[in-house]
Amino acid sequence: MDLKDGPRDPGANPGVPRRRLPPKERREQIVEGAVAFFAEVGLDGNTRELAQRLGVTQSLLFNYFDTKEALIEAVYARVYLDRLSPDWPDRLTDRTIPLRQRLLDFYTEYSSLIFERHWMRIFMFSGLAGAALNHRYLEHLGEVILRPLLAETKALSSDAADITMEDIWNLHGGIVYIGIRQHIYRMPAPENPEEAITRAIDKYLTFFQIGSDA
Amino acid sequence: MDLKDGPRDPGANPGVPRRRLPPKERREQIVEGAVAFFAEVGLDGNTRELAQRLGVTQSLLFNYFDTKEALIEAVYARVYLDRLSPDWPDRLTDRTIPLRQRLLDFYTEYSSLIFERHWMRIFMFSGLAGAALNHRYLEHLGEVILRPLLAETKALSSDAADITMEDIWNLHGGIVYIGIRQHIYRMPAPENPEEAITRAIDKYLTFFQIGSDA
DNA sequence: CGCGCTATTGATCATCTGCTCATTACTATT
DNA sequence: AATAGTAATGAGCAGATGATCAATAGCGCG
Repeated sequence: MDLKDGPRDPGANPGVPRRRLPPKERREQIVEGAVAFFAEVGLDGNTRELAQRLGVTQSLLFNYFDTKEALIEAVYARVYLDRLSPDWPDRLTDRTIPLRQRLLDFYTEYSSLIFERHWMRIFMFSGLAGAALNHRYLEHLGEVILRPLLAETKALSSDAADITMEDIWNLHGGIVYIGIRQHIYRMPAPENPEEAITRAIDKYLTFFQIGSDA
Repeated sequence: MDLKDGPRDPGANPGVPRRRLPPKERREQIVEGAVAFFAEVGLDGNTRELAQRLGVTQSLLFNYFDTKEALIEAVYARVYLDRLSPDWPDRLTDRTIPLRQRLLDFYTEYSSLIFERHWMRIFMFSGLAGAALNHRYLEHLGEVILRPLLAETKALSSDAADITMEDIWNLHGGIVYIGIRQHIYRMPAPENPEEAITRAIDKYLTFFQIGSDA
């Protein structure tokens, strides 16, 4: 059982010939792989294992990113990017459409974007690590989505004064928790969350006495 | 600026005399410190830094725990323990008390137990790591708290057939999300969550047409 | 007070990990 | 086909990290 076969940093498969990619493409491939890898094992995952999964030497990673931290920043950028479509604020405040429908549209689309293992887990890891991007995302979400939602609800509710941001966060949290159960805790959760989302929204609207045609 | 002062594993403060504790007490102290430490920096936090915070040498940790993993298991045990009081199932199904009151009692008490930074973060870290205890806890919670809650709600609701476990998880998730915002994401959240919890419960009961006296 | 038990230490090991850099070899161009 | 430019490799360094163990010293007991 003599496994001492020379240097212990074998990089890619020794048999496979070296593949040469345009830098942009390679960089892309590394980030993509890093997202999957770090989402699985956490941001403390080591670069050797990542490189091995990519079928590439560990040192190559450092040709594309100065430090591991820079790589993780790229992972953040990739994962957080375009998760909040800029047209939602407008659509959420479009009063020609019933609020119920707007909420359904938003959370159906939003959940399909974020109920995804890589996103959910990177988001949670980065949140625990106190990443600045995480705060910024949540603040942005609060200001650009949830606060307008509060205004829309107030505009339609009979006891508008009572409603607060906490009520909106409760709606939001109840829905997001589906994804947390599924992807963070890896517990069973509805394959298709649309029904649960509809329930959550109707529960919300009912409490504030807003009819489904409002 | 020659900081090379001999060996680089200084352990506790060199000036402070060695303190000798009964093993039980020392073990307790280590676990306590480990909970705080790992909750802050994650389960990949290193043993040297932990030892330093405890004012103790790193090697001492390994007199009390064979491996770092064993220490983390002890942290889990400590943190998960007694978080679900065994009398709640009974209290939640005590129909001499209005359901609303039972829910208020439960979530007020439960939130005061879990909306605590150490618990929240260790729970999330262990969940992401796929710890068995985490699954067991959630399954236990589902069976012993949430499922009975479903039955209680069904017993009082006019359209009982419609209600599912997802509705209960939504109630639960909406509440727990307060703690996640506060302790995982470190975002502002209500100092005292009682009002938000009351809101969430009333929203829930209203939707299923259960009066506050039921 | 002095002694023995053992809690605690300090030094050290083997391995892991981020990172560097000189060398190699793939590919586009002529 | 020869060549130049550079993507990719492989070897290796410095420091970090989990774990070990013989030596040390605090504390209870006689």
